[in-house]
Amino acid sequence: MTRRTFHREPEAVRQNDLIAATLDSVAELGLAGATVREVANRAGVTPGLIRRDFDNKERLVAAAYRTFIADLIETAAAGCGDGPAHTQLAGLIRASVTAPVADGRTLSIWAAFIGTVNSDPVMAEAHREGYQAFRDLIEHLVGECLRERGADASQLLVRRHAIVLNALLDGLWIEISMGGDDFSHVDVVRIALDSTATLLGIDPAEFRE
Amino acid sequence: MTRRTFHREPEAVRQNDLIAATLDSVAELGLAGATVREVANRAGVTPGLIRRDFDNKERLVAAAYRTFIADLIETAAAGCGDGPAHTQLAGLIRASVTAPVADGRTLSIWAAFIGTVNSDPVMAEAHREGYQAFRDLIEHLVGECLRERGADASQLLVRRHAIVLNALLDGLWIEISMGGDDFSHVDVVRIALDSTATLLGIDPAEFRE
DNA sequence: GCAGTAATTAATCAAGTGTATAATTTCAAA
DNA sequence: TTTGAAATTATACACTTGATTAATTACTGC
Repeated sequence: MTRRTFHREPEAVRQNDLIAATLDSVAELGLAGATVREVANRAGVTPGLIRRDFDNKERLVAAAYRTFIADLIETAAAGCGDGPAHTQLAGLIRASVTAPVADGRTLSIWAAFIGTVNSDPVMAEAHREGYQAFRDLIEHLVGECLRERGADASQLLVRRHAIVLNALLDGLWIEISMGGDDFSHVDVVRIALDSTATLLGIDPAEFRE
Repeated sequence: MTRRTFHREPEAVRQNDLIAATLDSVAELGLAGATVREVANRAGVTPGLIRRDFDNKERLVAAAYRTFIADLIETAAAGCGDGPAHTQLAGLIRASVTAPVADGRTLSIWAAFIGTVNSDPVMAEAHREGYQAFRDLIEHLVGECLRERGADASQLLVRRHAIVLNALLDGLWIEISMGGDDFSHVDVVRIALDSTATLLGIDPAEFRE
């Protein structure tokens, strides 16, 4: 029985590795399969280190969720670009309903974590932070978009639109990522953009960029 | 150490009790908290019986998910009533965004189960069955609704509308049930109905019943 | 009433979990 | 080069889990 080769990594690198390994485990085996041993194996490390970098397994999981949700939103937001508001909004929508945001693996991880939010306050807080950011972004873009064309952009109306649009995007994202339905012959981006335009009272034609 | 009182129930009753106890456990403690002992305690029974009525714990959980999702859809569908199609659709929407369908406990259970779908084929199948039913119902109502007013109701268009409406309802349901946002001063039913009418190109006024 | 069968409990088991600690290795300073 | 401290591994521990089995109880047909 030969002893494991001894390898030392910078702290940040290994923490990233552990988080990545956690997300991989969750994606493939579910949250129950993300045991300290499984995660440690995938990270090429022994279980003891998990407790050195993160105090608990609970903290590791929470950290993994935070980086996951942050990356997800960042990826979606990166689709905005920096043109006029309606172009940014269209970009955000496109990014939200296509890979890598809309994707089976992403949904699996999201779902596994979401299932813990109700019974775990730490996860609930991590969740709240992430979603707040996304909803604020949508609300901002919707407001700009309406103002752009001189439409009514009262706070109440903008908020209502943001609620609906946020729901639509969430729902489409889930449907597409789940992959149960057959979207192969449907242009989901087109559907998402047209629906949004309809909801906001914008001409769909000029919303497709 | 006195022995537990010996109580015998009809098979169906106890299976229902076990399923109810499972759902309660999942709602309060998450899926990880729904151990055979916890479930058995809540059902007023010893763990051995779980394996008598359901072979595995896995089967118990799957059965619980099936009845949960079936009840959920049935409750939503019960909101339809039996008037004209647009009234039925409005009823379905109202039921979908209000209690007991839209509710924190319901969401918790749903989320916990959804998290397993990717890594557990049995749960995936149970899930597929349930969602198919809901999507078919929506697609049917949307089709009838469009035909009712002589609008274009080609299969492709109906399907597209159903996809979007299904997504919108899912998303609203999640947002409302999650309860993170403050919907207290917003009429979610009104928002849901108006958005649907807008998406389907129907006059919102006559869609509110 | 009574035996026999089925149902329910209680106790036990092996496996796996998160955590803690001791043993070993690397690195850095002197 | 040596020594001490930090990092990593390996082992062990206490506990929980789902499952199994033997003991006990209730029911049923005669």
